Amino acid sequence: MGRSERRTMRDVRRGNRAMLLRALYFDGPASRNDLCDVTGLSGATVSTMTGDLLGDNVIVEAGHVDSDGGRPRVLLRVNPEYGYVVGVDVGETQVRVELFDLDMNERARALYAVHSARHEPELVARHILVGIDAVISEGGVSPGQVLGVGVGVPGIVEPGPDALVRAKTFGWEAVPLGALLRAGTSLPLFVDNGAKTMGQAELWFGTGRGTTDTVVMLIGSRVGGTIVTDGTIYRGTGQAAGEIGHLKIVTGGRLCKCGGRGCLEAYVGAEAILDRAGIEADSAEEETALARLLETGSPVLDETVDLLGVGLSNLIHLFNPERIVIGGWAGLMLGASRLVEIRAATAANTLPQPYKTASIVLGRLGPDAVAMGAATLVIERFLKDATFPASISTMS
Amino acid sequence: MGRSERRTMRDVRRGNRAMLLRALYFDGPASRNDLCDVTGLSGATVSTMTGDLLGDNVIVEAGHVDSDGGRPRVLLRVNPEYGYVVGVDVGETQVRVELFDLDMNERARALYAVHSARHEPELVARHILVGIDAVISEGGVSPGQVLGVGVGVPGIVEPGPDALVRAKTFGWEAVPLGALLRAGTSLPLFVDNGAKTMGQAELWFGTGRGTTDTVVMLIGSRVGGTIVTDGTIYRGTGQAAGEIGHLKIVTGGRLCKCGGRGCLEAYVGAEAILDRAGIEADSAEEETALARLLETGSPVLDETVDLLGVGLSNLIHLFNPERIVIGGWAGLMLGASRLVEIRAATAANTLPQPYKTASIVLGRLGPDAVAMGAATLVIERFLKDATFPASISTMS
DNA sequence: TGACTTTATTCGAGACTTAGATTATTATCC
DNA sequence: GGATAATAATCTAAGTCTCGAATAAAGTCA
Repeated sequence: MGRSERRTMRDVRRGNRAMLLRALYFDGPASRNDLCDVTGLSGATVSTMTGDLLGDNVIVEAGHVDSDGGRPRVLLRVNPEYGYVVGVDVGETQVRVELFDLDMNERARALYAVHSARHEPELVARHILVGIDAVISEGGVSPGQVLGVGVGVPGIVEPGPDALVRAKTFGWEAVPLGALLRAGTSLPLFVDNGAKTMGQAELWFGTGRGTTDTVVMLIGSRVGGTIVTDGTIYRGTGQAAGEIGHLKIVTGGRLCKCGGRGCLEAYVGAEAILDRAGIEADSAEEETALARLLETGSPVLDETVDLLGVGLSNLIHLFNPERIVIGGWAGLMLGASRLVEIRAATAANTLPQPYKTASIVLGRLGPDAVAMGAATLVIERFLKDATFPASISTMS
Repeated sequence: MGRSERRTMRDVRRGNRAMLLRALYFDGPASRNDLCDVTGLSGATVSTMTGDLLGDNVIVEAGHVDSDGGRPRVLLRVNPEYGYVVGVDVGETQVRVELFDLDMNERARALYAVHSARHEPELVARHILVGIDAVISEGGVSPGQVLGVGVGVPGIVEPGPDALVRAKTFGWEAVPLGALLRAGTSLPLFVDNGAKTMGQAELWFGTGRGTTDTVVMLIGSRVGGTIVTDGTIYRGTGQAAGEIGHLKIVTGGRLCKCGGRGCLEAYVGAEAILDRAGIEADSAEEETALARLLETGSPVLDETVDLLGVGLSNLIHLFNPERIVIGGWAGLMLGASRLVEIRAATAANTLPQPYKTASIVLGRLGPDAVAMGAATLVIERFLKDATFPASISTMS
């Protein structure tokens, strides 16, 4: 029932502290005075609060800014080395584990190839666990400094401590990935759909930055997405919201891997595009094959653009977002040459008022965005709690 | 950036007061002890808070509950006569103005017929203004007791004090209905899309009750909807979210009144159903015509059910709601005889996991739900502010 | 009537923010 | 080059709020 959670003044402090830390994290270095303006807090409060945070080493000074006639402002920023986060991307062909500092600078990386036919849960879990240890030692940080691990996987992740994963691509019916990993590490753990983690990466560090109502569409071999309402990812009742790939756009259309017909994914995913163009390509060759197709041109591409426009139109009518970000390697390729046409196709299917408030742009991040976004799940929690109690370990 | 608004302890009090009042409003009469459990506040706080509210006459005692061996609990409830709200439904054929107490008991009603071809904004505004005065005097309440006026209109309502309305049905391009009304009344005013107000009515008092992530689909002559996320209506950047009627489900399909093709509304709205069945009926006859069609049966109806299933599938994939409410007179008629088929058609197009968490049910409220829901906009603000400062008058 | 139970209120303590005064640090002006 | 003005950060006193514990109130049951 949308219960608001303010209760005691301790919560007020926690909340204000989180607000301040968040402002400092996203709006770069800022002086205490700037923070007063941004947060609406009084100077006194900002002063004591920043004093605390400085004492805890969560934030550090970052130089001064010269002022004409007066004491110069001391700039503050989040200490990027206060802690580290691990992001994991469980992909079709490999498991990628990366270590980031709080500024999202990569500190170490570990890759493990996976044969596309063999995604045994235990094997994947072992790769992840080994990878975590590997990047921590390679990055030269002590395990105690690691704030947590975020994992992006395909499919739907059920809420709960077990983090049951249903991923048809891997043949995973109800794999308790969370439980498997928790058996091997005591770090706080966050498991979420990879398209959502990537969406969060675009929202925080890509072209979605600064928006609060946004749709991120991820077009790779297949199609996924993230819906951002009010600045945070909307997950729905069972974490299954945002399944953009299975939006029905053609009644009784092509068969999709999900078993349904006419899904968006069955038309605009790279796999589907190539298939419709009559090109055979295994997953390793898809990228070059699609590039070639884009060069030579094909009526299939025109149809793809039209259908993508229909899909985007649906998203606009339902969400009325301020921005739509098209990402994923295939999305970026397609957008690079056809963005104008995509916009036109969308406009043709959309009411003028909501259309004009939605800017359709391409994503900025590369394929490592999934791991990066997974790591931001940990940071999101860190910013919410302002100081991280290492015991918490739920998802979302 | 999703700024949380806790600042000082005065806000804490306001927030807690609102939480308590909300609990009391929705979970009926409750004792102070119950309120401790529900809100998580301490007995002391509940006691002082309820003392205040009793003093302000916002809440009243509602009898005792006998206890075996102990002081009996005094039940508290919102005072339904603390204030009154006006709800307005601007429909195709009439303007309906109703006065409610806080319990949503109707106290007075005024209807004004409008010729479907003539929806001059000034005329509509005059009807509304006259209606407001009429129901206030008929209801025997003093204008000072009226907390505000909510208005439900077709089309998209732009945010802002003017409440620009774009309603193609009425030929309204950018009618500043808010400004027109404010010129004639000083009551706090809330203007919103009629489908959204109806959705809120179903959410608060209908079959959506108790849910937080819900989609309400309104099928009348045409099709609209409401998307509820986290217990409140999701409106998007420009208040245009939830345009379910213009979801594209058939590529290059039937022409819709919006100018697009293949919209849901062009298939499952009553107007569209009758048209597809080759039945001519003006708006007054639609209801009986559809009833007759449902009795005799028709392949058009089967197709309608299938397409509705596709539309609902899209909604489930995007929102993963816990409940879908089908309302509107045509929706209720269709659902009364075909709910099982609708569910089956939806299941056939939807991933099993999100499908099984979404219960598809029929709405409970009749056609006066639009006005009722409009009135709840005022109550929503009242519950948020806990005590109503009569000056506030923005929408949403 | 008196012991026992449960509900509601009161009171002191603790926590937190704020406005305003104070201290710190620099640039400008004569 | 030193006094002065200006801006930044900190300190202090005051006010508000919730909480826990103690106290009062209102019953039941034997």
